[in-house]
Amino acid sequence: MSTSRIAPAMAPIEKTRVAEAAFDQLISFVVKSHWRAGDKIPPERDLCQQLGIARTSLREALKAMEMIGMLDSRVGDGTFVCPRSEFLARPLLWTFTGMDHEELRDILEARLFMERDLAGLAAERATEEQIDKIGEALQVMRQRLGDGASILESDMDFHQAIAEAAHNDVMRMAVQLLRNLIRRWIERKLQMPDVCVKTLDQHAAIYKAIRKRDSAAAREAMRKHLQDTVSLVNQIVQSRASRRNSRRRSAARS
Amino acid sequence: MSTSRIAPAMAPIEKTRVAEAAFDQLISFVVKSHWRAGDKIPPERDLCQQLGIARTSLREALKAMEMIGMLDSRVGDGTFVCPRSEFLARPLLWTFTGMDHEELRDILEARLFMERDLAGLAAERATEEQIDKIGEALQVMRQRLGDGASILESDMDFHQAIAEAAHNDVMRMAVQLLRNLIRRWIERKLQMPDVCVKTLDQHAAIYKAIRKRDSAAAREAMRKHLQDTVSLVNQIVQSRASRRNSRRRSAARS
DNA sequence: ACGTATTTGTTCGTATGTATC
DNA sequence: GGATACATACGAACAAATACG
Repeated sequence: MSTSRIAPAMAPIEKTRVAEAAFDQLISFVVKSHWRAGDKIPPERDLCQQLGIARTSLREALKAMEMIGMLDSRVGDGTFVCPRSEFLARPLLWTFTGMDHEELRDILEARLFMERDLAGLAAERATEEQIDKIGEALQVMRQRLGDGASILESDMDFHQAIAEAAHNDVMRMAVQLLRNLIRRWIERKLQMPDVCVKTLDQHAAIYKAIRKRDSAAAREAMRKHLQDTVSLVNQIVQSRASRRNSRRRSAARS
Repeated sequence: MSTSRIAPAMAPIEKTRVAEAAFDQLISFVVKSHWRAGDKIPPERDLCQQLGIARTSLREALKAMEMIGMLDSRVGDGTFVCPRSEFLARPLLWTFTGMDHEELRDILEARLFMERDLAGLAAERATEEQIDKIGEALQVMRQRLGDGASILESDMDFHQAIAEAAHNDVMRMAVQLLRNLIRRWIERKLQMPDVCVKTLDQHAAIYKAIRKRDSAAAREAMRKHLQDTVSLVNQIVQSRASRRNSRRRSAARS
C-alpha cells in the first residue's frame, strides 16, 4: 500500500556523497550565472581546496559536468563554461539511436504544452524590447533561409526569445533543456522539403499574435506549430524504423 | 546474475580522453540493452580491468552516468541501471535545484501550468483503473480529514495519481519534482483554517471532471485549485516576512 | 544476532603530457 | 628553449555501508 508510493525526496537531507554535492554546487553556479558562458573557472587544485574535498572527488563532479556539455576542459589551459545552447548536446549519441518512440513522444508533448503556455505568457508579459528581440530572431531566420544557410540556430533562438519574454525562469530553463534534448530531430525536421518555409510562416504567425498581445492566439499558433513538429518527427522516426527493418530483411536473405 | 548472461566483453580503451571513452561505452551498453533497467552491473574493479583503465578514471565516467540518472550506485551493494523515466526528467531537476527560494513564484506558476495540462490529459487518457485510483486518493483524504489527521500525503498522492493517468513520464516526473520542492509550503497551506475542506472540495471537482472525461472542465478545476494555492502561499510568505520584520524591529529596540 | 566478505566512497601521492608565456 | 600552469591518468590505501552466511 504505502510502500508502493514513490518515495518523496526529503529536501534538507545532508548529502553523504561528496561528489554529488559538488556537482549540485557547480550546477547552481552555472545556472545562477556566477560563472557565465566562456568564463574560465578556477583550477581543480584551487576548487577542491575551496570546497574542502579531494581532487579525485571534485574531478568526478567536473567530469560529469563536462559529459553533459556544461563545461569544457582543455589540458594545459583550464576549464571553461559552455554556452547554454550546448547543454545536453553531448549525449546526443544516445538521444539519436537509443530513445524509442514513446520516450520521444513524451518529450515532444511536454515541450508542446510548455512552449504553448510560454507563448501565452509572453503575449501578456513581454516588454517592448523583448518583443523586438523575438522579431529580430524571426528576421535572422528569414535572412538565413534566403541565403540557403541552416536555420537551426535561429529557430532555437526564436523559441528561446519567447521563453525569456514569458518571465518565468523555471519554465524557460526547463523548456530549453527539453529543446536541446531533441535538437537532432529538429535539425532533421528542418532538412525535409518545404518544412523551412512552413516553419518560418508559423513563426511569423506566433510573433504576430504576441505583438498584438493576443494571448489565446499566441497559444494556438504555438500549439499548431509544435503539433506540426510532432507529426514531422514521427514521420522521420517511422521512415528510419522502416529503413532499419528493410536492412534487416535484406541482411537475413543474404 | 543477470549481468552474466552473454557478456559481450567491452573493448579496451584506445587513447584520447579515457573517462570520456568509457562514458560513451557505458552509455551504449545501456542504450543497446545489454544492461537493462534494474540490472546490476559488474563491480568497479571488474569493469576497470575489462576496460584496461584505472578505477579513478572509470569512476569519473560512472559518476557522470549517475548524475544524468542512468545509473544508481549503492555502497556495499552495487551499481544498478535506472528506468528510463529517471533520466528523462533528470535534466529538469538541474534547472530546479539551481533555483533559490526567490523563484518560489516561478515554481508555483510552472506547477500550475503543468498540472493543469496533466489534468486535461488525464481526462482524455486515464484508464478506468487509474480513475479509480484518483478516487481512492480522494477517499483517503476525506477519511483522514474526518480523523483529524494530516492530509499532506494524500493530497500529494491525489495529484500524483492524476499525473500518472496523463500518460506522460516526462511531465509526471517534472511536476513531481516541483511538488516536492514546495512541499513545505503546501504543508503550511494545509494548516491554515478552513483550507483543508476547501482543498477537499476542489479535489472532488477535479475528480468529477476527469471521471466525466471532460478535459476542459478538468483543466479549469485544476487551474482554480492551484490558483488558490498560489494565493494562499503568497499570504503565508507575506505574513512570515512581516513577522520577521517585526521581530527585527523589536530586536533593534532592545 | 553476529561477523565476514563484498562493494562503493573518499583521499593522497605521484607521474606525464600539453598549452601558454 | 625553458619555465610555469594545468589537466590527465594511475595506483594504493582506508572508510563506510550493505549483503550474506
